[in-house]
Amino acid sequence: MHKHKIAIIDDHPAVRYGLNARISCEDDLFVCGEAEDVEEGLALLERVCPHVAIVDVSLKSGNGLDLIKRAKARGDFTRFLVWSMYEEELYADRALRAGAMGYINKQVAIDSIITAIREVLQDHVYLSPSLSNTLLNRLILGRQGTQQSPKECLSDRELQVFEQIGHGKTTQQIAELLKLSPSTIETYRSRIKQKLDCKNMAELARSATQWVLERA
Amino acid sequence: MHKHKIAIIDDHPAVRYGLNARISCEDDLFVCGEAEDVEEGLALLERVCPHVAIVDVSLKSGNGLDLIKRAKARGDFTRFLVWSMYEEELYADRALRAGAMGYINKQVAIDSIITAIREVLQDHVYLSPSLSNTLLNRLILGRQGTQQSPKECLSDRELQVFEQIGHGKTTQQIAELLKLSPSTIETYRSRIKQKLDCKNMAELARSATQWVLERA
DNA sequence: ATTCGCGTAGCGGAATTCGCGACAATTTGT
DNA sequence: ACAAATTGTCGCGAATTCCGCTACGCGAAT
Repeated sequence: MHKHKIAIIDDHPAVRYGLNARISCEDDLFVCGEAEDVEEGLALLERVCPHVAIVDVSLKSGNGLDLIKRAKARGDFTRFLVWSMYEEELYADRALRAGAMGYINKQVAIDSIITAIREVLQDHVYLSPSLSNTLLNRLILGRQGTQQSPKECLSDRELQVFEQIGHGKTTQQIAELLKLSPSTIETYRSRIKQKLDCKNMAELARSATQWVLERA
Repeated sequence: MHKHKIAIIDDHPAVRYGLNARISCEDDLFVCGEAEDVEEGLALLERVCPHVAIVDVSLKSGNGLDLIKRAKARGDFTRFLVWSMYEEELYADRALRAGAMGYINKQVAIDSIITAIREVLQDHVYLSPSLSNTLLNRLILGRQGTQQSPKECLSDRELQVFEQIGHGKTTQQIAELLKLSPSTIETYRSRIKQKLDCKNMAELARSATQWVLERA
């Protein structure tokens, strides 16, 4: 009897327990191992070569996306399904770029993960419907969509402003700093918002802060 | 046959599934209901009067500590066990002050929660050994000397608002989420700004975003 | 030569922020 | 036990910012 091997990499024992229990209910799926950390996870993957690995973004020490990149880099053929509590908008595209074949939010019903596993086993990408719409829209609307790191699609001035926003500067402060009219800064802000698909300043500020922090 | 009734209030189906499965292994324990939100949780508690409720700090909309305060305020006799992924130092004492009888971190082995439930059922307070040391030390030392994280000086409400700001939420959105007037949120914001020494919203937003991202 | 992206700037109405005050309920300090 | 500080809640008015629009010149690409 041939069962598909599934690995679980998550830093919360209760989550592993739950996933394991749920997956084990399926006739054709089999949990072949668990890990709670990057190193441990990489060792596990090497040892058991699962068909699918469910990976949490935040691990005990380190990051699930890192794990995926490293596994891919050394030639693992396991399919990765990323799973986290964070808003999809934040991590889904990063996950895909890291080499994952799907992204699920922890707030979804547990049966969804079974569906997702089955999809991924057939080499289909799995995303929530609303999310795949968003991502597809980005692709269609912003030709450079896949490479949507702010650096790529913002003009020089826009990037400067973006960075200052990330440092917590006010429109006025930025205007003084760059010796421009506040109106001009406003224009940049709205263009940036448009390009990065932010609904309001709060979102833009968040995105900018995050970018500044991650780049450090 | 008399089993102790346990309720699970957590916004992640996989966690509920895991806890439920694990708890159901015990002869004397019985999961009498689940909820994923504050209102739903309060309704559940009223309906089934569990002996112990396991409550996550972050629920779908709202906060587990709020739920506990409201349940206590209306006279529920359920014992509460707070359970979250966050640093114990920040939430454990808030949980106890809110009326919980114990605090567990999600990273602990799943069997610990069984132990904790049994302790709480006997009306004992349950905390991790290292944590109870920390708290006792604070009591003895007078606790004002070491201001480790600036966030420890925020009140419960202020912290909730701070967190939402960090998620990029608008004042309005937060008001809706917490079911309060926008004015009230404004007040919290200015108090937080004062406590954390931020000059304007831009700085506050930055600090909040940073905190939310870093504590993952 | 026309369309495009970019840098620059303004306007007016809507929304938010800021700095106040207020008050009741707790908590803390002494 | 009583005073003082903190916390949770809300509102007001003035200042500021946001948002969607328009505008114009410039270079580059089509």
